[in-house]
Amino acid sequence: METGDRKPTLKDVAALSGVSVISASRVMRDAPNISKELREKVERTALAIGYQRNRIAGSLRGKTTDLIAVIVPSMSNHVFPNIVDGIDDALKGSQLRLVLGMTKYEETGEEAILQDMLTWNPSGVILSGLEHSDKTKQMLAHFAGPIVEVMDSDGDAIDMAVGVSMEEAGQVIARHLVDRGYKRIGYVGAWGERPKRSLKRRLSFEAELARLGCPIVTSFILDEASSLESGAEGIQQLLARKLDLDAVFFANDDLALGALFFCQANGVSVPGDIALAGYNGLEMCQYIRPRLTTMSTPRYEMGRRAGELARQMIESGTLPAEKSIRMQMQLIEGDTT
Amino acid sequence: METGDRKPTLKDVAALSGVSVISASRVMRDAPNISKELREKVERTALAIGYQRNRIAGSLRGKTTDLIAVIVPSMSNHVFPNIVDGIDDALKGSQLRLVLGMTKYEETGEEAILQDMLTWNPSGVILSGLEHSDKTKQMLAHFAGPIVEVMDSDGDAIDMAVGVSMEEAGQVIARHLVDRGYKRIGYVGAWGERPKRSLKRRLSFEAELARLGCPIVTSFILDEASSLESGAEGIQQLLARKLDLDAVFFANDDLALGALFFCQANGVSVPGDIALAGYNGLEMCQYIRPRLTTMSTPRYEMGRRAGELARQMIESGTLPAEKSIRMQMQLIEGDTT
DNA sequence: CTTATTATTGGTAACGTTGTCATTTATGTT
DNA sequence: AACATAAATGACAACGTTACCAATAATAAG
Repeated sequence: METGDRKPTLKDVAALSGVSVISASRVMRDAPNISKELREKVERTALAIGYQRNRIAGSLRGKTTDLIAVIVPSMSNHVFPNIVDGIDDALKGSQLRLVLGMTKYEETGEEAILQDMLTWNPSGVILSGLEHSDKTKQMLAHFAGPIVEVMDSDGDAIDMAVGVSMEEAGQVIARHLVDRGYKRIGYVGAWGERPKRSLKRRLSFEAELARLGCPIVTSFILDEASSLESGAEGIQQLLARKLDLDAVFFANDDLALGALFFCQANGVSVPGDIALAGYNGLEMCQYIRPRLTTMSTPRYEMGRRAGELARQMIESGTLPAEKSIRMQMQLIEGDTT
Repeated sequence: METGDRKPTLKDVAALSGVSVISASRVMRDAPNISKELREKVERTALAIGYQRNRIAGSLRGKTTDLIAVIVPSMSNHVFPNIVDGIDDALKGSQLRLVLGMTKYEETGEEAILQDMLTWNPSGVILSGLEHSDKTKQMLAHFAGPIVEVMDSDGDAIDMAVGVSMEEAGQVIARHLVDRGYKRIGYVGAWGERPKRSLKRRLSFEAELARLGCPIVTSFILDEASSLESGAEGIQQLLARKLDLDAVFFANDDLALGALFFCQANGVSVPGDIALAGYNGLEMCQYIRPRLTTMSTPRYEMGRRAGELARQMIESGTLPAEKSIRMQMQLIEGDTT
């Protein structure tokens, strides 16, 4: 029974090192006030018997899990991989680990996943957007750790938000199109406009157009995922309606690029017959010809900043000075408008 | 002190419901043999006092965490978001949750992250590729749960692998280029060829070219990340060497597309002056003109399959019949070759 | 109506770690 | 040298759940 099959525990390490369990524990987690000899002795045996910390046990006693729950809609949207990348980089070097959940754009997805996530007693929560169901808000209200909302900066954050202004985005694009002389303007969205951010952006876009005397001609919201294919479908349907549009703003670059390719393949001149604008500023947009006009959003940086905020709050316990961090966007004037 | 600030526990639920703790536990995890009345009683009080399961505690006692450790290089590579998406979908409806770690293409990244991940005592591990450091292999050898290696199917899996054949990929592209009459062929890779998969693919490509009597003219491995920009840089450098190349195979579509855009912008005719081929089959490739020739890989499906395998093994405890699942790839003949 | 079986409930003891407090040993101070 | 302070170590109890086994109630079988 000396060396049973079971995983070695601190008890084993301690016994073999001839020290107390708690001292072994201190060595393993780099706690202060440990003599060099004891440390070395313990580290040696730990290595020898292949001891591995059990953070489950530690988390139960210590109340802190070092898990960061990250809830995003999906990875197939080009935006969120960048966010997650940023968060992960921000967490690098800390003990914090990222637990990922995806809502797949389902209505109650966020709620369900958050509920499950909270059973892991995470140290922090990062979710996307400022709009959440009542039940979600209620769960978050009872949550002790930091909550960071990423993507959107218009509105009240629960703890902290880091994002860009949906309102600004809509306005900037609206002004740009009107400045360029377009008058009959349309809009195409996707995902049934499920993450409310895109809705906010569209409403701001429409409001600004109205203010500028060019009220929106039509807004077409696809129910499907946003993709090149659905972008093509969107523009096709809009053109088929013969509304005499001269410009269209898309909820994201995937849709806009899909529309652009559709136009190219079908002899529709861009921006001669119709101007196209996207949103996000994917790397691709600056490389294709014609270059797509779009709003560039700092996705990686938002993720990174969100991760840093969460980390900082967990490590120092202090709330940052500002509740909401508004990051800069940039209009990229391409050749399609 | 009746209702202290502390989170309600099973004990609270049990006491308020007038049942034993263990019965309350059974209700919360849908264990069998619970009477309707008791169940309802417990569920009612749980809801009333806002009880939330604590899986940390449960995992400590129960030995099973329901966490799946997923280790990938990065999210900014277009491949892995799809993999992760697939894994997540496969896990849907189960208790399993995805814990994500990224190696950022660092040499010892996988090792370090796996080590950390194992402290969470995950129920399963999914990593990418079949090549791992000795230390990684050693840690995995001691790991009790299922290990799924995703991406590559050439070689020996630890438990199970689901992927495509790097060898086949290299060969198919080589044959395609030679069939089309190209003779002076080059290759461009990135990331210092760090994930060994791309190396395997290149070697197979080169071997097949040699076999067909058209030995590779040059292979150029960038050290930087693969992106449109580095693809442009790659082709530029290759062209500058005046090797009279007539075709180039790129390690992935990002590089190839970057090269294509560079050529378009600089008056290099594709495929007239030089043919270009990529790898992955991103949606984009079929939409741009000229369409990029590439190998389409079933990324989402690989992820999904990997997730299913892990899930199945965790739920049923049985190893699948086949150790290695080889998925189909497809050569997409575009206009660039 | 007794006995065998099954469904339902409960008691106790872990799971492996760390917070808290106590004790011992080393170091510094007057 | 006596005292104060800091560094190093240890004992014990908890963290909240569930596995395991025992007990009881309900049901079926003979």
